[in-house]
Amino acid sequence: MSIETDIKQKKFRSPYQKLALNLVYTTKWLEYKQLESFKEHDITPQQYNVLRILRGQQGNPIKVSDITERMLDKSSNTSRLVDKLLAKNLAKRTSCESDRRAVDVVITEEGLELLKVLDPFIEDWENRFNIISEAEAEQISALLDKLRENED
Amino acid sequence: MSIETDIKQKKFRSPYQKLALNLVYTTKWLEYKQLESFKEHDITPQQYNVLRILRGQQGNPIKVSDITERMLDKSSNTSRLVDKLLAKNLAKRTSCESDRRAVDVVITEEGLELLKVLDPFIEDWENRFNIISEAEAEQISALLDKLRENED
DNA sequence: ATACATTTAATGTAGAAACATTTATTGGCA
DNA sequence: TGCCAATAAATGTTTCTACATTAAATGTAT
Repeated sequence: MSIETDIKQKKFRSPYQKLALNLVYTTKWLEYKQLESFKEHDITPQQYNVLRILRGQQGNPIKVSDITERMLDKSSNTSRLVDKLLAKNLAKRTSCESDRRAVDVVITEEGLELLKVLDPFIEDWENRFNIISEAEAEQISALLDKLRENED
Repeated sequence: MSIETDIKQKKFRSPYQKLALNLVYTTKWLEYKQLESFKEHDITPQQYNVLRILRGQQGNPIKVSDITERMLDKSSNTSRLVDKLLAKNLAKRTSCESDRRAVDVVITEEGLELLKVLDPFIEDWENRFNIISEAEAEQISALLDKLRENED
């Protein structure tokens, strides 16, 4: 369905306004859809994001501040997110030898297993994007990168 | 900056995964940037969204449920959002004659004035999108619409 | 070495979001 | 008409977010 129909707005100030609204609307739509899979496993999108980053480390520990750097939402409180993962035995926390201010985090076996269960759902969602071509996907990505260049 | 650099991930499973992450990341970036303008005027993005919808009515009252239908985030609690606008004298609420369950909402002069102050900031943001062409913006919008077609 | 700014993580707090439930009204229909 | 499901909005509650503050460790300059 077109954004015009979805938010019942017939006209936009410019193609740029329309794109801005469409970006926000489509992302909320995507997050809402993915949320359904996450809820079943008692995990939030942000906790999932941290778990994915931990798995990407392939066994190597990673500091809390480095997790934040890699997150999609950099304003999130990584400390508390790690707390939640800890409480569910999805991650473990050890003090960092080289810098005693820092805290090293590693994913547990249980965390890896949860990701293995979630993987097919997420991949399924991503694959539905193939309603557009790979080239088109790459092109949108490139344009999004370009939009963000315009820093202030 | 490329999404690869921003979230420090070198490889993606597919262009579709990359696009999914880029959509979420770029929208968070955009929301965060706009938040700065909103905060100065003690308003949240969702309250702004409601105000814009109210202004779009051009003086005609609109029911709470119809506001929800037009919002970018349809899962939001419109009742409480309207409460906040009321408390700040940005909107008024009158009971609907034809259906006493419903509540009619109208923007106030003060609300219109606040939007007038915010307009240039928002337009400025949207105009920065002209780093890409109008045609490209339309094209991305069309592709985003296409992505959402894939309902479940 | 000491003082002071910086970095890292954790915590306190107010406000907002998410989700279910409640209350009032309406519409349909037996 | 009377009953019941459906709808509209408000409210209760728990959790999360945003933001500031704190506390400990480190780096740096004098």
